Amino acid sequence: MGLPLRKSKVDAPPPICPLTECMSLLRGAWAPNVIWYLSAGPRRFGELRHDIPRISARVLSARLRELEGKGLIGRRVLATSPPSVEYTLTALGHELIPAIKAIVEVGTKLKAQVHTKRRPAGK
Amino acid sequence: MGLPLRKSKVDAPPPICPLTECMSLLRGAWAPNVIWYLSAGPRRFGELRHDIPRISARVLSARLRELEGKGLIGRRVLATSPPSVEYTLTALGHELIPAIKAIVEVGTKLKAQVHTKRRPAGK
DNA sequence: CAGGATCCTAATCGATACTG
DNA sequence: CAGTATCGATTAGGATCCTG
Repeated sequence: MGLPLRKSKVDAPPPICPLTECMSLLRGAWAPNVIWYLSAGPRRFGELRHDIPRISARVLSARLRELEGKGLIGRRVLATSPPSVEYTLTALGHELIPAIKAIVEVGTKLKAQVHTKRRPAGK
Repeated sequence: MGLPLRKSKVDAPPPICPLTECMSLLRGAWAPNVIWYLSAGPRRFGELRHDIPRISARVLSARLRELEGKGLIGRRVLATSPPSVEYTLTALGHELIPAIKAIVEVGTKLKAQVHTKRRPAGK
């Protein structure tokens, strides 16, 4: 019958459901990019599209609406000749920047290691 | 003809491609959970399955292999009667914990706000 | 117990075309 | 310019069955 299951020693704070739920803040491949490019100040739809070349208007629009709904970014319509819309990062949205930076840092180290060591393994 | 596109003011460090690439470290909804539950020490396949009830064996197996390939976790086969396998977080894997914590923190604040303020907006 | 094989659903994304 | 609508391709994920 094998080994008995040991109780998890991870302290309760994020008991799994919250974790998954919170991670969905950055759902999709592009949400982190949107947040990143808004970190330096307001940015218009077309500008973001230009910042993130691979993103389609459809997905960018979806992410922006999603992040706005979650309170991570703000939306402001400008009264210009051709109507333009400006997006800004909220205070809460700014708090995600350190997290993104942390992940990027690990990813960078990881790539450096793969090139240095003899254990590629990575895909 | 509208407004000219302003140059992005975000400092170059993670110029987008690296960002997306690094974010894929936590690809999938379950990778963060796997890393989280390994943060307290070695854990066997079945234990992880028990830790993360909603995950299927197929996906857990896929994530474990993926994370192992990236060098974030280690795999060790134990010579027990019914063969068992133990997974551990590597040093690099441990470095992702702060990032996950940061995201969870924002998510928690977000939920608190939704309950407090009058701006649900969220889905 | 660990995990591969198959089948199938759901979410995400890109390209294109079209609207206010 | 700032989107929305539709379609098809890709992919994560779940369920079930099966093997070492």
